[in-house]
Amino acid sequence: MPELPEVEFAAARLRTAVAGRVIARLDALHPSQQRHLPEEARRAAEGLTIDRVERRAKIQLVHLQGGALLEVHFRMTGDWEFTRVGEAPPRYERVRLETADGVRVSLVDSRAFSVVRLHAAGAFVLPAIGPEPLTDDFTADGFRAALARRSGPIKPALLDQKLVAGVGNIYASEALWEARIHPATVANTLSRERVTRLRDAVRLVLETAPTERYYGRDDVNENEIWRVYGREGEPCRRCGATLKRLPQAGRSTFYCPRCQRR
DNA sequence: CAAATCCTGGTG
DNA sequence: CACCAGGATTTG
Repeated sequence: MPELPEVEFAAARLRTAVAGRVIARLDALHPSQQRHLPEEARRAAEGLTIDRVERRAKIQLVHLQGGALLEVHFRMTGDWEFTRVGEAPPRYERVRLETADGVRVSLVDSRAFSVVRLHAAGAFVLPAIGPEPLTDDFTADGFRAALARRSGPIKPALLDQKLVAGVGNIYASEALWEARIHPATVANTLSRERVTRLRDAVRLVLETAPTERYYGRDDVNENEIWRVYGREGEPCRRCGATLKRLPQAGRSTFYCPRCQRR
């Protein structure tokens, strides 16, 4: 469920639940997870204290005593669920971490795409990712320089973590609507002004993300949350035109054909 | 660049 | 049954 705001929220919940506690058991309950996190890695984590939890892009980094590191990526459908040891485990539990004092953290993920890996001290190298969008590192000039090397449509480009970290399929559509830019616009043809507008829009949608309203809940109406995402056939909140869906690079993009211009 | 791939659902 | 799903890597 995770783009940058949701992963930030997840990391905060994890931090609250386990920072300072000792790992008693680490289990992988799905073959896919067992491949990423083999038996010897799971054993190596046991007995170590959890020092701190941080987020970089959509990656959660769990720093362990002595410098080892658990790298967690939720991909499409991952999330944390917290219970006590001995309680009924949650549905779709793929990785389970239990602390010595009885906290159980489950990585729940129906599609099992999530990745958890253990890295020895100093072994983890952060993949090449672009600037964090909510910091001063995300400048209009830098963004423009990166887009200048792109000859494809802007929307798939926004999903490339090397351009800017943390934007996913929902917020890409939302930001383009906010900036009034058509998702098929060729990235390197965007004017300086529009690149700046898009940068500001990315920041706006991530800053004002309704994370806690919908995250992990099924009683919210998606249609009330998003400006365009998932709203094909419904009226644009800005101009009233009928919103459209456009498949790009295998993903759905939603946009307003009237107020988002090329 | 886009498509296929990793998986397991939910929905029409 | 077909199609869709908030990600990212690999392949053509």
